Amino acid sequence: MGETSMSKGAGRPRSAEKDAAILRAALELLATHGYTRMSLSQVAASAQVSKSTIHLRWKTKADLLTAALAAVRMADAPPAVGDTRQDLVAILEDFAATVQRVRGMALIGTCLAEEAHTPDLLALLRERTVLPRRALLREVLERARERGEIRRDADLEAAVSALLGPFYADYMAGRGGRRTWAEQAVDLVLTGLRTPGA
Amino acid sequence: MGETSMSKGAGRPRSAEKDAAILRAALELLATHGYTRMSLSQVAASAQVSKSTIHLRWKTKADLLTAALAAVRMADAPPAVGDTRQDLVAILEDFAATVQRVRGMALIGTCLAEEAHTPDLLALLRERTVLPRRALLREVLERARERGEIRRDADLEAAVSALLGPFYADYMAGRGGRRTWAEQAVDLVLTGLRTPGA
Amino acid sequence: MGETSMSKGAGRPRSAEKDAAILRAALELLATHGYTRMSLSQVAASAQVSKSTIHLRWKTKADLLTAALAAVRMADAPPAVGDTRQDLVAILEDFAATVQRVRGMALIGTCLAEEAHTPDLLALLRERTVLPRRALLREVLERARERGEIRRDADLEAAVSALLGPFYADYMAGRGGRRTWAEQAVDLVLTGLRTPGA
Amino acid sequence: MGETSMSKGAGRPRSAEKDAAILRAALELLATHGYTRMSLSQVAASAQVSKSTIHLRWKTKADLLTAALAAVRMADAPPAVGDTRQDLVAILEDFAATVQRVRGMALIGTCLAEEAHTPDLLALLRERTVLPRRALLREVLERARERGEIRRDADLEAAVSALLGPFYADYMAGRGGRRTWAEQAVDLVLTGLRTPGA
DNA sequence: CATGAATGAGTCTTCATTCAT
DNA sequence: AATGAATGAAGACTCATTCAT
Repeated sequence: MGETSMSKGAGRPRSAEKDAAILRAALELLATHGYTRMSLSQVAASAQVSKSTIHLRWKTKADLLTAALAAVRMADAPPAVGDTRQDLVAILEDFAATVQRVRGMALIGTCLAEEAHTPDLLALLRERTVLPRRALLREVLERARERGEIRRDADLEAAVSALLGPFYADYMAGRGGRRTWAEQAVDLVLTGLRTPGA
Repeated sequence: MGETSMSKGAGRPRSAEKDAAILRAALELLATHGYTRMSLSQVAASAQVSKSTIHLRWKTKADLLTAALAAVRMADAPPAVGDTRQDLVAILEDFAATVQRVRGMALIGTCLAEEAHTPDLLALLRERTVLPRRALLREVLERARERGEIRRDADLEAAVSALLGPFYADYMAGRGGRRTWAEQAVDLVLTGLRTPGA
Repeated sequence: MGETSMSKGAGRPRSAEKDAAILRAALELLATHGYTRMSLSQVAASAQVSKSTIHLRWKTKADLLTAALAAVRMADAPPAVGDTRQDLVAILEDFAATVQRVRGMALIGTCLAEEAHTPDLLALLRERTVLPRRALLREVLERARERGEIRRDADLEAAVSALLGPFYADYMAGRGGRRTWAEQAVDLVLTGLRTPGA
Repeated sequence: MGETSMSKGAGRPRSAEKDAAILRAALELLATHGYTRMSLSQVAASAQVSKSTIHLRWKTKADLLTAALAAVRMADAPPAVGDTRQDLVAILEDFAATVQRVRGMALIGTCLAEEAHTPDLLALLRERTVLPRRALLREVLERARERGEIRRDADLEAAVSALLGPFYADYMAGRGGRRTWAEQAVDLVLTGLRTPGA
């Protein structure tokens, strides 16, 4: 963190382009090949850099991949329009699209598989991608609760898991990619948490 | 299948204990270390067997691990008592307990991470563990529908994903292992799918 | 040697067919793959026999291959017609044809390559194939000398080498398989050794 | 060729001593043990180098051995004195001495044995050692023909094979290393090809 | 006798990491 | 800073051979 910035020392400063290229290549390979199957040579080749240049910046493979995951940012959230159902669906569909675009399930798998060996990976994945997305969903739900569309005593974190969960469950069942999953999930949650007698 | 019915059986018979020990060790290591990080030497050592003995039975590492996963069977389902809510919760809690006992999330992670390279792993995991569990849930839901506790037009597969999903979502959010997740999921689904006006 | 004959002991006698099949397969593989590259499994498979059956008869791989080479017999020599030139050419062309048929150069190569490690191979090849052929050529030359077609003091062994040699030299030069090599060799030798003033 | 002219030469330069040591060790082992029986570990140990250092330079075992053979150069030819008989004998005896010095027959055997599997070996052996030697002999024969010592229509390539051939034939017969073989071969060829009536 | 199981030694190759330029 | 060389540890797989049935 901050390793690449403002080295006051003399000599040639480290190339920021190379930093970025390496991280990008590392993340790409992490998703496509997995932690153990990817090699630093591949990263180096893909980033047009020598292996030593990588080690100059990150001491070990784990360090590099941790940094690569840390550099992941959730893309900009879809703009809210104010309608609870519509906003929730938009977030969920953006989530599914992102996962598909970056081979997210393979990346998630890698982090899960490495949890015992490199727990930082899963921790970072959570912090950078899972939790921000959950926060978005939670905000929409909070607004809905304020408006009385949802029961006062509803457990919103559980609701968020109920919104996202079907995506994972579908994938595990081999029925990922269904069109209507997001709408169904939102409907179920909104119906289930509806203020009684409303 | 048919392995025991081979014509006459000349020569020394293959040790069934070794078969089992190898598969057990392989599965254990697959869950704890992941596909690429585990080695056949480790399996051999753990099963008290020579490496060649493994190769005699399975030609490649992928073959062995595929067989190990294929040997996985879902443990006996919890007996149904007839009450929809109670039965669903029992199945989900048994699911969570099993996952925890066998380091299931790491195993799932490995299968997801290897999907591009060894798709059989994920396929087998599905067939042997995911789908049977889903079938159990679905049966309970069908009975509930027949009794009118659930809407006639409810999409039961989606409902199953809604039941299981929160488990995955919670895990990804770092909030796995919550006591009440199963009850909350069941309540949400049963409420959301309740026959209107009932 | 003699291992397969007259075991006076009780029990089932060793199958002579298997003996033959094993030796045939071994020789074939020796020529096509070479000593080190061939495996006893291949021999076993090709002879439709178990590996142990091979080891029951020959203690080691070297023993087996030695036996296989020992079983090689030079095919029947072409019948002599009495004309020196014609008879020599016939023998040489039969030689070339045989070498080609049994991948002889590869076999020779294997024996040469293994000379340091298994000298018996080259010794047997000599005894069973090289020397008998040379004896044929020598007989013809002796008759020619008796008839005065060749100098009294000619070194017939050297002459035999002069007859066979061009075959090897051509092969090494990549010009093996020339039609006229035998005739040219015979002409050269007969001319070179002609009784002076005849 | 061109290896030394690489653009700028960043990084640590590759050790030329190691290059040479590896190639020397490889060739030595190729001749003494044969292609399949030799191992890269042996080469590494003999060259005082790590196995990886070998793989850094040559991708595979075949590549290395091909390179080792390609590096073979025929030693300097014996200087010609102008006398046909003397020059031919000198070349042939130098040939025999070289073969003996470098365990040439074992090397030839290896190349022959591997022809089906690694044809490059035999091809290189031809190009680097066999053909250059033949060219030397041919030149002497051509000069002799110009001087009228040999028939105008003589097939010189066949003559070359007649000169070299007895060496191989003798070796195969177990009578290699005879002192007089070269002289006998030369005499036979010169007599056989003598211009008639000269 | 004949078979198949079991094994230990050994093969080539890959990789993360450290050094020298 | 950046590169390429060099390395030690490890991995999957093969094979000749010995055991048990």
